[in-house]
Amino acid sequence: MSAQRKDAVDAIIEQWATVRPDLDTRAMEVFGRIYRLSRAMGDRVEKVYAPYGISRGEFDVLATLRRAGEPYTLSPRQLSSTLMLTTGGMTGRLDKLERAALLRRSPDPHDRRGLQVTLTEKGLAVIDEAVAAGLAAQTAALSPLDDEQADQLADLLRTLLAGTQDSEH
Amino acid sequence: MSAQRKDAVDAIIEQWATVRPDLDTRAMEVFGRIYRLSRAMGDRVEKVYAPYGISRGEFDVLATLRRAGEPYTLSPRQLSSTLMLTTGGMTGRLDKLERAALLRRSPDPHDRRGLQVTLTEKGLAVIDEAVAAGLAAQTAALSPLDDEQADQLADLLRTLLAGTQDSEH
DNA sequence: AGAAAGTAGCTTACTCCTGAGCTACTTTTC
DNA sequence: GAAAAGTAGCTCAGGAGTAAGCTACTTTCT
Repeated sequence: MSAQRKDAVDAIIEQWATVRPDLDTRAMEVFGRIYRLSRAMGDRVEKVYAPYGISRGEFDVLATLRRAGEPYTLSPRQLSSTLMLTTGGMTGRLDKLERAALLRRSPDPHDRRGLQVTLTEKGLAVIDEAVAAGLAAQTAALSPLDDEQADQLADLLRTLLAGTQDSEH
Repeated sequence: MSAQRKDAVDAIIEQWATVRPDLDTRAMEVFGRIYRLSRAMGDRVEKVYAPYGISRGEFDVLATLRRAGEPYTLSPRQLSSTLMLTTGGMTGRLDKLERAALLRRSPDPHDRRGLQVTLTEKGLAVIDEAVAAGLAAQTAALSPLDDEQADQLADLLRTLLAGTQDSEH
């Protein structure tokens, strides 16, 4: 584990070693920390987005539309599959964001079943500020690592992530 | 990014580079992947625990009791703070697990406000099997990395996690 | 062209969590 | 040793997600 300070995951692994020394807990060294980091950073960015009146999930919707580029339009279907959300969940998010006037729903001219979801001026302004604030928070959280370490970490995570996507379904 | 296959996070970062080239998205290379890995592995272990009749949250309760060692007893308060859960949420989990006879609540002899939560025989048997199955799934997911890479990854994550804990509150 | 199959988005019922407030009990303070 | 402050666990209301099922529309097949 190299010469590093012990963290919560080390403590858990030690406890397992005491009560179940037969277990191979090496994978927990990685996934236990990934889980905790995800939760910790989730809480942190949630607080960063709060002043803009949006939750993390709503941020994701606005960000996906923003990334799509002009005219900042996607269908609910595209949004829900990109964000790995059920259509029911997406309906709820869009309802909230539409009520806040951050986006607008309009009929899809080419498919009468479908809708188009478009960022409003206000939505564009909000996401452009919020994304910068969120990135700043993430950049700050990354500061314990130098550039080389951060790159190395990103590469290792990419390898791992690619593996989980492959065997999906 | 080294000679690696592109993943979903690379695609998102490229989109941002097109529409907002001013943004510094390096932190997303790390935290975007941590978020996705956490979700993907959460889904995966959820499926592994399902045959034992427990959810991931319930697994965590049983595992915390198991790790405590004999007599496998903790208070609801200890459990909810270890698992970063509100007391209301813990009440619900304990209700479900008690109904399934995986644990038992009894009065704390030293504090009449308090309770003791104890693993039953059945609970012990279930968690001992489930934890092995869950670890196997995690070990499998880690297989794209060799031992040295896994160690390196764990170290980098530990550094990052330690940083987020410090500035908590 | 008509039937069958597929897709888009919404609704409903349910789950699990949080936050706030409650009662019962314990610890601290003066 | 009585009052104040703190803590333990529970209840309730509200939020946000899923799964399943619905209607409306489109595509595919023959």
